[in-house]
Amino acid sequence: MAKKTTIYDIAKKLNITAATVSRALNNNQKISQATKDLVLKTASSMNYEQNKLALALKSGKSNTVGVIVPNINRDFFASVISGIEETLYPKGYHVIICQTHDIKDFEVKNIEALLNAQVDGIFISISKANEDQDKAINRILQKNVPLIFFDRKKTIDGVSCVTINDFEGGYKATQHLIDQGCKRIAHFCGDLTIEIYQERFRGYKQALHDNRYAFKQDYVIETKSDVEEGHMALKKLLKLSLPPDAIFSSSDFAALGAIQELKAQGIRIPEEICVVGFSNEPFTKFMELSITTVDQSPIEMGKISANVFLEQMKNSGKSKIEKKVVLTPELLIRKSSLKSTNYAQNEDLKRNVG
Amino acid sequence: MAKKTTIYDIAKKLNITAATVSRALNNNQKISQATKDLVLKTASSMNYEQNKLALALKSGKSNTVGVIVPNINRDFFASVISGIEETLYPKGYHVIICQTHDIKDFEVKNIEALLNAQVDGIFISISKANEDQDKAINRILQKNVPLIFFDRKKTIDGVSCVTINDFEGGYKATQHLIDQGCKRIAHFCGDLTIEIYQERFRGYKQALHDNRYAFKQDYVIETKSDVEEGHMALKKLLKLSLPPDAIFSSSDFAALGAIQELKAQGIRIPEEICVVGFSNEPFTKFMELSITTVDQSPIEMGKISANVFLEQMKNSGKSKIEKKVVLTPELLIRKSSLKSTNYAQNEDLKRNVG
DNA sequence: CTGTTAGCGCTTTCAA
DNA sequence: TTGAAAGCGCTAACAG
Repeated sequence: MAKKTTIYDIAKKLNITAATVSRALNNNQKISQATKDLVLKTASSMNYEQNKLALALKSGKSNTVGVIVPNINRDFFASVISGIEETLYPKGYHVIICQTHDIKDFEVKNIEALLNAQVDGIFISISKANEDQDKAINRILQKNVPLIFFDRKKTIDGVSCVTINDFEGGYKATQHLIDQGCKRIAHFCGDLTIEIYQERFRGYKQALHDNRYAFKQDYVIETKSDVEEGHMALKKLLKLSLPPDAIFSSSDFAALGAIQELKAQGIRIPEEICVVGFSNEPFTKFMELSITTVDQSPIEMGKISANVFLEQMKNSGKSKIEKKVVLTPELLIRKSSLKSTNYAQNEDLKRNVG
Repeated sequence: MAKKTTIYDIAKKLNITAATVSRALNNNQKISQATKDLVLKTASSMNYEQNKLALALKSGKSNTVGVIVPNINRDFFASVISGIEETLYPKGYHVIICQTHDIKDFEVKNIEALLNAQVDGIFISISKANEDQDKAINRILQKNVPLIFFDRKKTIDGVSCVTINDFEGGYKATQHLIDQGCKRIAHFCGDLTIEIYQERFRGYKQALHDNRYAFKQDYVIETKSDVEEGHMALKKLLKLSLPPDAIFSSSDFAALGAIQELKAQGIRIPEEICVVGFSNEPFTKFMELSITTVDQSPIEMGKISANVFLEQMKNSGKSKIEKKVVLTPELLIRKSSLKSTNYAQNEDLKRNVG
């Protein structure tokens, strides 16, 4: 490493003290314009750059936040992160991104690592609940590090979270299928120990109930968010004596797998079976047979999360702020579930049908 | 913030000195097992956690690396990052991810920010070349911070880079189209001030030349990596007196746009026109009409980049290491360019045809 | 085996 | 308006 120039170096050169240099650099009120100019000039001529680590150690603030997500290669998470970055960069924050790959140990390790790195805040979309997770989360709270849940939250008093109304998302999706005349609606649920999947499932059941449709456990299949699982789930459904005529999947990827399998079996979509996904992954729009899905406004979710964090920082020391923001999901009706040919009835479809 | 416990706190409690505590915590040879045990126990009972910032300031190493990419919501970049993380996490490094969104100022700002954060290394896939970029890169080199280019490199003596052979990728794609019997092959090139696009273009031209095909400038259209641009580019091609019967696109997204436009116009793929993309974005495989593309082994690229960095660290101080690793691209033949019905001829296709 | 001391680079009272 | 000195939390050379 080439020796970095410090404020001492430039102080020595000017025969002044480091404190003065520091003040000049920070544009302190009580420094003469002359010395300010001088300091600034020599600083730049010596290629001086502030060492943020020293600043961080001194001030106790690292100007860094951590974001923990299952994966960054889901468009949803990548977009939330973009939203957070867009909001926090202008405020001088860094963003460290950690992936858990939905592995328990990784999640805990990531939390530890962020705490040790003295981050000023942690944004997290948690994995499946477990004891170690609870402990790690408690460490965050004990240290009074601002914590914000987004999407996959944990309900804790005094902790803010930004989510969408997953119940409503599930309800809207199911109601839409009912409106299309579907009679036997199946559901691919995710891991039901995770709240968002519980809620989507609850929305599904409520919509059935409100329309006096019978709920059939046979029509509910647990799938991971993954194409292959969609294939398998569909195969199971086709084995039933009375297979469904619609699927509401809590995952776009599983919905895609089901669609691929249906095509392979020569079953027509949406005529014979309608499919609705969840998350508005880009490919749902790209497909020739575009997939109806539920948009979760990820960029906005990121921005709001970041703003909640900023408020919390402003307010630090005073009474705790607890903000629970719930966004409204938007159903994007596309070809995979639209039996009528009235294309004009949905804005999103209009834009995407070439 | 709740007061964090420091080594002084635990030293006081045990009536020993902070240095001893530090040594005990670091499992130093010359500390009695008794005190080690005692320190470890009280440390954990007091919820002690090492302050990495102090360590970093002291040692001059932050155990953090920065990765700068245009966007994380491209599967390619997300995967490279995963590869880097997989390799570096076990070695105790953090990874800070920065997006430039291909905006010049963001790139420079990100570099500055990483340098100020005292990162131990920088991985970068650069945007379009410009003067400020050069300056920023020079700052990295002056400070002797290990620098590794991946994918979109800049050729600098003594600086390592990990790339794929884009020339070969372009060549293989084009040769494949020729093998399919295509006679008039168009090319969507990216920004030709960026080396990877130059190389793919060069591969395209060389393949044409080697097969004694004429090169026609009319068949070359510059597009951004974006669906909409694919639509526009295709429209331009269709206006030609003799439209092409194949397209090799340097971007999967532009290829997708072209395909959508072709469908809208009722032109059959691959019968009337074959399409090949580049990057192996997941959707290319998902589509009903799967898209032939060139895989860039992003995960491996990430792992190799990380290992080059680690070697560089081990070697720091001694002579500089310059490693130029070039990976071989793999052509994945799929439906969008396969006129014959011999599905067995390509492994990837076999796996993906339901 | 353990204590003392100094210093990483910066900010910030307290004096002058 | 500037200087002196202390301290953020940790490690490492030097003593003992």
